[in-house]
Amino acid sequence: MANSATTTAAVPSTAERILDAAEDLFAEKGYSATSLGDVADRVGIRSPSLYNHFKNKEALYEAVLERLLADFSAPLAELNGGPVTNERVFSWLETIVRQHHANPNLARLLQHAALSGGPHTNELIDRLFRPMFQSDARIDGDSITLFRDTGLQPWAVMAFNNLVMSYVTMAPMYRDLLGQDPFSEEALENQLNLIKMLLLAVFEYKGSSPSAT
Amino acid sequence: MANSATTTAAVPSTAERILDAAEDLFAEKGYSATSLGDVADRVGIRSPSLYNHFKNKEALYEAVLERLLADFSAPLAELNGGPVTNERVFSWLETIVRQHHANPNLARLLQHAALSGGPHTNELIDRLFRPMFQSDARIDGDSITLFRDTGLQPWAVMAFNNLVMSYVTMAPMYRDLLGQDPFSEEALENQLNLIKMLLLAVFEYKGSSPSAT
DNA sequence: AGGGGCAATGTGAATAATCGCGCCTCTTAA
DNA sequence: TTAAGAGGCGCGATTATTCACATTGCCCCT
Repeated sequence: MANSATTTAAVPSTAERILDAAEDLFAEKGYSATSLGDVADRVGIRSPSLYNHFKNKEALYEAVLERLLADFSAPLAELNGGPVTNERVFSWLETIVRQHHANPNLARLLQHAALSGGPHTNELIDRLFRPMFQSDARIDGDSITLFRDTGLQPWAVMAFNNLVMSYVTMAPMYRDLLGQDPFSEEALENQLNLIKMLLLAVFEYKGSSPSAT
Repeated sequence: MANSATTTAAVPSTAERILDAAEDLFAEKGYSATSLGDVADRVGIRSPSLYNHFKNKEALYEAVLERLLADFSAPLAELNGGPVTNERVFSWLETIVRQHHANPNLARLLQHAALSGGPHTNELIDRLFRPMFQSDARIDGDSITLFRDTGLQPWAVMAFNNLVMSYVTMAPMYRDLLGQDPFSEEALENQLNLIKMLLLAVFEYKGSSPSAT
């Protein structure tokens, strides 16, 4: 079977190993603070060799983003593919929680982009979040009386998104603070239960909005 | 001569102007990505002059942290000064929301520290969050049945904290996404209402936990 | 009153390290 | 043989930091 067709799929190619290393480093330090030397070191090559695979630093960053976006856009597209019911919101939230838990790098990268900018930040926003508010993907129906009349809907959606993402971006702090690995299986279940309960509480909340100022 | 030195009531000293500039830049770009040249440029002096006021870059960063912590530790200390009732939790949350709204730099700095580390990160955690879980500052009483038996209490507290902080760290993204200034007065009221309603929903939620069934 | 120190605060120049990046050569496998 | 990939080398820019100076205002001694 040593055919000379293509041997790229079986063993991770150098380009893929560069992408892996760059993704981790960009997520940790942000775009500008990440040096190509660091990336090359982690791959085990010299930094000039990176230019055999990517045009320059920005192209590498772009490739990292592209790969991440391909994975993370799917659940939202699927949610937008049908009516937004409570169960579908539940399952959407559970999916993205598990996704961010399995790979925290997109959330971290996004947080860096929100704080410091960097290349392709606008594209990042457009492809990850804009579809939430442009299509019919608004939480509607008879179940949510909480946000209907106060104009909080987009903010509420973003709040739940923040809940998921900040869990990941703050994870190193939690490790120290609570003495538990935030990416363990039990921590994932904890996080899922907490978010589910919050969402349930919101769904079932029938009280009046706090008009007191 | 082209100096816009309209000296108001209190003339900020050079050291204070350096602190102001450094705080903004550290919050935006993080510790390592902020250059002393940038800081000096914003103050209007040359970078070697910074060394007349601070020993080195790390000492400057430390001074920035110290000034921020002095402001932001007060509400938590006050909450810990008495029994943790619902109303006191409400008012604590409102206070920190308003504080982060008035000065978003601590949240941004903290997010950078959580992502990339940097000097004094552990001290930052200790002084801002550790007191929440070391003293009696746990949400107790008969009102919160939601988290009592599932061991989620610390995670729930941090979740609300994240809600507040990620609003700030994600603000630039919101500006683009929702077409509204996240730091306007109305946006502040929105954010306050949303968090209050979430907290209320949690307080009044009487359903069974999903894992208990 | 006058001037000699002196600390505080600014500056430009210089240094060593690191950065992104491109040119060129060598190795290796089909 | 050939071409892709890895590495050596170095350029130019930027970094934090130090140093030698210039300038200012203030205290003290005569």
